[in-house]
Amino acid sequence: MTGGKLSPKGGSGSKGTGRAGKSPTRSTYRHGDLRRALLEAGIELARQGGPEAVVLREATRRAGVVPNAAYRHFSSREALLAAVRSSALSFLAQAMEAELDRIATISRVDDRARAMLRAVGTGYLNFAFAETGLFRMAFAPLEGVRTPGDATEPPDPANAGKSGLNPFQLLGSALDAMVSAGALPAARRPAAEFLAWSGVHGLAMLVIDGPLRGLPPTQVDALGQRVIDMVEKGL
Amino acid sequence: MTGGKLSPKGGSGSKGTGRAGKSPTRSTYRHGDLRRALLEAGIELARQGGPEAVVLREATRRAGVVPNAAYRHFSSREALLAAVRSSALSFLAQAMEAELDRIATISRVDDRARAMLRAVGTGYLNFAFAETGLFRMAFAPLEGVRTPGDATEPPDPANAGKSGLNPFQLLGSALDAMVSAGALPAARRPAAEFLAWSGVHGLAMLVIDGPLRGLPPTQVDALGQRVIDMVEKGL
DNA sequence: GTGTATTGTGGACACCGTCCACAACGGCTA
DNA sequence: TAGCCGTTGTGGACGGTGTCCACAATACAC
Repeated sequence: MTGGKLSPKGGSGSKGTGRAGKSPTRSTYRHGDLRRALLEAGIELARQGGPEAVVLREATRRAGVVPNAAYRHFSSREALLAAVRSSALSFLAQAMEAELDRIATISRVDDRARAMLRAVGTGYLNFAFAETGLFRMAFAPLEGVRTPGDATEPPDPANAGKSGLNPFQLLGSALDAMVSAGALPAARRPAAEFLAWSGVHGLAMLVIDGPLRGLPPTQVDALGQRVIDMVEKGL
Repeated sequence: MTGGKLSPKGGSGSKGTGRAGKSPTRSTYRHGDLRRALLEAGIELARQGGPEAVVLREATRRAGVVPNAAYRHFSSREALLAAVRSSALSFLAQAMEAELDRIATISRVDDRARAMLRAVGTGYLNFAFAETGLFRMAFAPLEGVRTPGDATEPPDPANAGKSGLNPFQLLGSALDAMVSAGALPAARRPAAEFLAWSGVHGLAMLVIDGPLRGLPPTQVDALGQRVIDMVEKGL
């Protein structure tokens, strides 16, 4: 009965994990890379539906495997959630990096520093509005686990974008640039990290599931720029 | 139907809710005010544990009633959640009003207007940090229901504080005062509503279950004032 | 006092996360 | 080549959840 259903998803996705080589006609008792498959299913679930949609049994279903199999790779649902969150944070970092790339050509240092701050904020908001589920996942309360930016823990590379920096660190580097450029007094630097994040994060939350939900995208974007103005001016 | 406002602190007397007349030794088939009891249980659950802790069966258990009984008063768990959220928003409004009361004596109009803005923000943050669970509940994503401040719906009095204003309206009145006092250009007034809220709300979220979780209260308070500074300056 | 709408009960269903014992497999060692 | 053994997936079960249905007890209106 093991031969039952093949996974409807073509879902193997890249891999290149050297494995393969087994005759696929035989039983799929050994999945190959179940952990990866579960993670990807989890990400997909989170994308549409946020954290509460990441249901362990559904993930295993999509991986074509019995529910308990998940426990060979994740000690609990929480653990799967934590892994999905790491991916979500990494995606967020990438969205911020993408925006940073667009301003890479600016040469004047202070212009550039300010542009970096704006880019970081814009990328953050873009991601929040385009990938609502993943964004919610990135900041879901997780019981035992913390979010990066927490000074008490070393940054986890799994949360980083291509530059190797996580979202919090990307913001930090923009602020550093502003200090270097003389656009931000060094004394204000430490708190600035949290102030800037607060403004942008708050807008994201209010739009996603707060009172501003359903605001037309053009208005949301405009509001986003206004918030960034406020941060820039108020730091 | 619902009598006076519920108090943020826990339980009123269980039975004997006005009804009486029946010998209490007899069966408690008729509960008296089950809806109220369920709501209060829900509030208590939300207080410690936030929205996800508001479990329908547990609420009925606390009310001393079988699970299905809840469905005579709430069409679903979501509906109970929505009611609890209304209470949470009302408590939030009261916390903001409490802070407003403290500055009621200021007479110079522009001083007063600015103080109102700060009071509103401070009350908001105080509540968020003192009543984490209820605050999370107030802004939980609820599927079919919206949060007040949404312009598409008339304000629900159930969300209001003693002044009859909900949190969003309290902020609005502070901003109106600032415009009247000449402390805020009228042109900036409309967006100001959302900018101010974003800053404060973002900090609350980051501290509650984001990267700033676990920050010592004194630092949190300091950060709160800094955020309010930023808002005041950046509006 | 009798009828009727309201409100709580009892039992069931599907779904969830999780635990346990067991079976299939792959790779190591002899 | 044969056998072992640790890893990984299976099967079945348990307690928990939200929700549906039919039914019983009650309060109230006539």
